[in-house]
Amino acid sequence: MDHLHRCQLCAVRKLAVCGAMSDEQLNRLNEIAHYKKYAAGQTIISSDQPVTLFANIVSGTIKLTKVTVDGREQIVGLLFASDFLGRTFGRTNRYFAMAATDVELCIFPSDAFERLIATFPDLKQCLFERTLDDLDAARDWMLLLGRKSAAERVASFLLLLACRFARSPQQAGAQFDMPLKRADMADYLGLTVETVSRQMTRLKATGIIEIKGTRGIKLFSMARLADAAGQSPGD
Amino acid sequence: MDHLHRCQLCAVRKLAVCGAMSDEQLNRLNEIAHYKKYAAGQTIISSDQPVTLFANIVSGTIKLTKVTVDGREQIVGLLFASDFLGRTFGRTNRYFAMAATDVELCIFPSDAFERLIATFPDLKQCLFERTLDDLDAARDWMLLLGRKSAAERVASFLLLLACRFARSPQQAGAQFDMPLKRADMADYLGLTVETVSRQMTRLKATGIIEIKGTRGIKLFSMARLADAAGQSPGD
DNA sequence: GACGAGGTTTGATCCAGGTCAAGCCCGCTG
DNA sequence: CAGCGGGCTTGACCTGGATCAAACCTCGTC
Repeated sequence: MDHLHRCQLCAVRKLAVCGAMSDEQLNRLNEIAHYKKYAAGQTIISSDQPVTLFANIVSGTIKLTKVTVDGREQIVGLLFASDFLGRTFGRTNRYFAMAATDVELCIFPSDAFERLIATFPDLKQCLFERTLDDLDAARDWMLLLGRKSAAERVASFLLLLACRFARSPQQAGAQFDMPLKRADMADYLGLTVETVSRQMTRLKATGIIEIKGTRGIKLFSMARLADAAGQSPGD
Repeated sequence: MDHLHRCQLCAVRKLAVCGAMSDEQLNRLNEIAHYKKYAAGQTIISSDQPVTLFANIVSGTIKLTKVTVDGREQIVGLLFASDFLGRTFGRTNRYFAMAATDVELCIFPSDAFERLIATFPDLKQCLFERTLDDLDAARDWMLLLGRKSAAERVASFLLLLACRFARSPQQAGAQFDMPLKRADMADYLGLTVETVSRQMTRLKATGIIEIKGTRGIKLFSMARLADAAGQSPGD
């Protein structure tokens, strides 16, 4: 079995976990799925277009963005490996989905997928729970965008990534690769590239993080980072 | 039948629409419901507390807020008459719910309500759709908080209220009562009271709105307001 | 009808972060 | 290995909105 096919099966299995499906159903699911790659920067879903896909992210990072009429951009969500992408119930998209890095997707055609949801209540429940998580995340971010300083925003973002990526998030010395370039960080944090860059060097200067190349991040102290982020360590 | 009881029945009916219930079930629903008033400023739900209520808003405005450790506040959602309040699936609350004006609620105890959801898939679907709407609204607001100027934020907010409250939202001359005081507007828009006040007088000066007392708002031109909000009139 | 207390407006000043403009770094290609 | 382009950093300057400080307005209450 080639790599491509294995990845697809893996994504299908992951999805199937929610729905408690039989082997036969799992096979049927695998039949309708297909595997696709996107290069960094490519648009996967356009705003105001009817939704035609539902996908499981195999690898890479996807940014969900909104833009004003005059072109100012805001990232309203990030999706990483193992996250789902798509809008259920035939709604048109309210944002763009773009590959922030190279991305591999396992795609389920939307009509077949909607039928699947109708058949498996557990799957629907799973999606509901995910939506509630997304809502909580969006509201957390509203506090950040509305009330936090540039320094706190950058620290909060690093903390978010650390919790998501680092193998031992509680430990000092956690490290990971920054999945976004500076411009995307700025669009996520409601800042400019220059401010993001300055805050990163400031964090480096104060000895809270180390930066290797431009993407490698090493955290010296989780507690101090949480402190800089202006939130209790538990959040 | 007294006013109080009539309001409760009305709220129960509204809820029942989603679930396509029988009369007998509707009665049972009515039995578990009770009616309660909150004065402006009162806390209805505290952050990090287990959720103990699910309610239909009969009248008034509720603000959902988050606060930083040092007390900066951000409103992450507003609820008006006929909206639902509550968190399903036994999650603890991530924010405060406070009465922004005097509020009347029709409350369903959470355990009974969760059982009800389990029984009526339509009701669950209805809540799911509402959550998706909330998520869209939150993401719209992220664009506002991250990328819009003070003038655009205030205009956007007025536009939002106009669409929700004015009897003929498309027409010029639409008018409504501002449900929030300036401090709450500031907390919703990620600004300070002073800036909100200045932008309101600016909108008045440019002849886009008229302000009667401090709460009465009259819109002279929906199109110019949408323009000031930095968005296409359709949004 | 004087008196507070909360809410709102207005003015003067300040500063965090935006803007503009180089320069740097690094991988890619000819 | 020179030249190029995209991304990142750094510096100098500017400005929109925050901050600080009055005044003002509108009520309910004595």
